[in-house]
Amino acid sequence: MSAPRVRIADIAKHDGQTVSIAGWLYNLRRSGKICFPLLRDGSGIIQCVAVKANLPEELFETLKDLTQESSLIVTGKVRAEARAQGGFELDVESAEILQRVPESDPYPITPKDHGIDFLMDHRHLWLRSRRQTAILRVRHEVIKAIRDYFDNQGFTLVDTPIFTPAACEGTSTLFEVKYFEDEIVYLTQSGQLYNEANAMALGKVYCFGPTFRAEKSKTRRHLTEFWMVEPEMAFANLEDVKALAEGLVVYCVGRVLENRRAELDVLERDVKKLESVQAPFPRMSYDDAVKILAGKGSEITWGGDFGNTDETLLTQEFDRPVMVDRYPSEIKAFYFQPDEHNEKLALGVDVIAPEGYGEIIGGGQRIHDPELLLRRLKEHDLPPEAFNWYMDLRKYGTVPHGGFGMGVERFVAWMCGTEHIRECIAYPRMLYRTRP
RNA sequence: UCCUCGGUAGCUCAACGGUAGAGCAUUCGGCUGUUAACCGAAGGGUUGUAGGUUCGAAUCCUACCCGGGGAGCCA
Repeated sequence: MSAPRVRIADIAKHDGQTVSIAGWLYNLRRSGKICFPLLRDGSGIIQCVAVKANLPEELFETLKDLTQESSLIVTGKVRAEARAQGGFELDVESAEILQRVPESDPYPITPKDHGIDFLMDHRHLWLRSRRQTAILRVRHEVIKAIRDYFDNQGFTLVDTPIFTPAACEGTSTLFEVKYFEDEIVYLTQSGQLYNEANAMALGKVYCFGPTFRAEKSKTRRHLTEFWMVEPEMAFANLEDVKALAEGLVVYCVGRVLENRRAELDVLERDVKKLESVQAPFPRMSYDDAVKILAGKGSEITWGGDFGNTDETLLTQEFDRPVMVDRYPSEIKAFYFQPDEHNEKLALGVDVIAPEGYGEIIGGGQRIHDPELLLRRLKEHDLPPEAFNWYMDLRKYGTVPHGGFGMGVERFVAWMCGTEHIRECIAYPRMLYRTRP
């Protein structure tokens, strides 16, 4: 007769019952004739209690000398215990060891301090730690929340290609890929142009996938491969885009607070900083932002883009994200619709997260007039023939439209309060790091 | 790419130009309520690489390699 297999996350439902838990030895403390194996199963961690007097000699000896990350199935009785983290313990009755990690080659990540280089080299094992599993669960919640938000509002998921024939914006550096014998293609840096075509077919669409930037950035906010969600709406203006972005951020923060309290607790995240993220977000124009920054001692002048210190300065007096719109057209991509009152301004908006997490959303209203779009392509030295299909969208029933992109890892980093974005994706790809 | 800091035991770090050390991990021993358990003992080193200065270099100098932080650019 075997006891029912349960997950540690559900252990409270089995108080007083005899159950089996399959997992790995997280840590072990012992004191002569009693030992406390900490078992983790991917859903949580529970302290087991093995008392020598109550067990066969061989089983106790096996357990007390078990090595870190050995795999095993433990059967025992669940007991509420105030002294234990999590509130429950398992009194061991029997155990089956699947693999005992040998002392000659012990698990490298001991429960002590480690440097980031060592941890990144062992990322495939580092993922087993309490903090990393918490981050990955928050990431899962954020992704699910993003999809629910759009799905519930009638958006259709239409994914865009990862191999692309040319730059979408012409500015950022692209990764080249040899495509069979004699063709060069590039890894996508945005699905936006395809999104625009899809929006003209389905009205409201979004794409969600990996994005690649070959910029040699070495900062806590950059990856060369990151995930981005990009919604696009037909018959929409800048204000519609801003409302959609604000709603998305509020919804996703709410879902994390609702469903991932335990993980935020592990991460020691100050949840008050997230609870204050409610609509409406403060809104300001680029003009106003430059004036505010000048008053705070920034060296920015009109026409320049914000650096990270500028973004932090802008948000520091608010308890929620800040929306900045109407940037100079010169520092924005070719497809931005100009402001009808000042054609030097682009109808773009950035959402800047508080606490120094920087720009999490960038987007705006696109040009719908074919002649203006053609002129902008030429001004940006882009070959019009490469954009023939894109121009078709303006020839056959053009309408005002817009959308934005949100970086998933930056959002997750903000939710988790992590120092660096690299912990917010399972296997980060960065400048000088592509392994494991 | 530029600026800046660093590379010493499996890991985290010490060591004035003068005998390379500690904690953790590993091994052995002790402990019936431990919370990164604790106590005692043992093993473990071509000080990133290559040159140079010096009676003597982990330490000073040069070049290179690797990594951290930041800038620019971006999500």
